[in-house]
Amino acid sequence: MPESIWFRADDRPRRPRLTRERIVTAAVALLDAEGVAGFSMRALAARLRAGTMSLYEYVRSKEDVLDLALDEVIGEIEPAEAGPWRELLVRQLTQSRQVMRRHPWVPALTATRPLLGPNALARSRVFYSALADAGLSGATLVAAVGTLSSYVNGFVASENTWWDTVRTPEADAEIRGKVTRHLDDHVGELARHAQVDNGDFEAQFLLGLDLVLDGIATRLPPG
Amino acid sequence: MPESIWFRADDRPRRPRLTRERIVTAAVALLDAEGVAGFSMRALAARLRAGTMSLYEYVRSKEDVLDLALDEVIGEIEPAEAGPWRELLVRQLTQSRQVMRRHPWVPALTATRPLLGPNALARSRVFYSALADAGLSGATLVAAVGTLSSYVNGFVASENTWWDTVRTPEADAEIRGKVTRHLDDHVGELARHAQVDNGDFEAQFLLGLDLVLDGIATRLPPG
DNA sequence: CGGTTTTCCGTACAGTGCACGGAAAGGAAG
DNA sequence: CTTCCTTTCCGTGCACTGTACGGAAAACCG
Repeated sequence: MPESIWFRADDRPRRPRLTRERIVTAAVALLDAEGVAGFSMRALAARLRAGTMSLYEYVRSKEDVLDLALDEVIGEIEPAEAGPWRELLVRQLTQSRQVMRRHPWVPALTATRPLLGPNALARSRVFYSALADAGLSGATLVAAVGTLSSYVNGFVASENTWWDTVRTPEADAEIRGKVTRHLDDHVGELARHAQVDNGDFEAQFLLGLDLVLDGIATRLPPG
Repeated sequence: MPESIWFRADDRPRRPRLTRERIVTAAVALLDAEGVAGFSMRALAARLRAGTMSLYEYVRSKEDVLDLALDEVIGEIEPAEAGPWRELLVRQLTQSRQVMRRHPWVPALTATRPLLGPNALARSRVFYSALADAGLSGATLVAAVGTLSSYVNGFVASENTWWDTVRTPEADAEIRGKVTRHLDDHVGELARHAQVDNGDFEAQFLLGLDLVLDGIATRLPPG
């Protein structure tokens, strides 16, 4: 019985050391560790203990890897179940923010490339159907969805650059003070108040989100 | 009369061939022409007919140049005069969008760096004082301003990547079709409708903006 | 003139993405 | 087993990047 499973090591046609999946996982890890600036094909290959050019069997370019890594982490957002549209959207967007905080390189990438990966589209679909069920359609529906994703992207982008410039909450009080004074001089203490002193981004995020959702609510058909 | 103006070439202490201003203007032109990816210190120097390293007399790094270029084009937004808060904000944000369309590299940069330049702060101040005059304060004020600037950034970012992927309205009907089908398959025709067929970004922009402004309006004190 | 400071920039170095072409490994066929 | 083909791996090389360093040249002051 030479074709018995026990006499063959494995069924699958080939067992390459590298796979697209392994590459993408390593890319996400590398981006998390070094950021977009520290991400290079050589460093990625090193992480996989492979030669640099081996990557190009599975991927056409560095851009490809970034696209794949981006869609990969978008997949970490679990698509919300059914429920009232507002709670559903709040849950979904809160998760989006958390993913972008875990992977601070995301907002920079979403700003430059179209989100056409399967995970991105699946998440986008959740937004469309939630708001369509709530009664929106046509250009208003598109505007609402666009506004929501712009909001979360923009919020986390500025949250991230803020953490980047002060590094840690307690340390670097000097930089903190310099920026504070700078903002005070040029914008006034109104701005300084919450932008600098207040580290509670979570609350601030929900506050702005409520604003947008209230705006959307005014477009809903009565009932 | 040896000190007569006619016997001296010029009064000013030094007349270097390069100045920070000339560098920044050239940087903006180069970014407009080649985008962020095509922007290099060597290309910038060539445009100024100078050696590459000469730039470093006026600027510490490439990052510096990008910061300066960014604040420069933000300066193209003319700070609105007085007026009812809503019209004022619409005017201001419409202009922001136009500037970002003229300089499509802007959203990519704002996503990664803090906007601390004088022009950026002056524009930010317009937002704060308009909404403060309208009656907002504290965290709500900050949320409103943040939401508005997130919105315009996010909107134009996705508008730009859209133009990038289809290049011109009429040409490249093939790519257009491919993306259309892709979105159709994964998100449904609801999304496809305006995202692909509809090229009227201006109207779409104002629609989403109205949504946000309505949300802000609900936070205003009565009267 | 001499001395100092400012401006200019050539060279060099360590890094990048990736084209090319060859080596090696595995499977199929004779 | 041998031969051949396909897939996987990757070393080398090229054109290009940001910028450190140090020297030349020019412009000012005395």
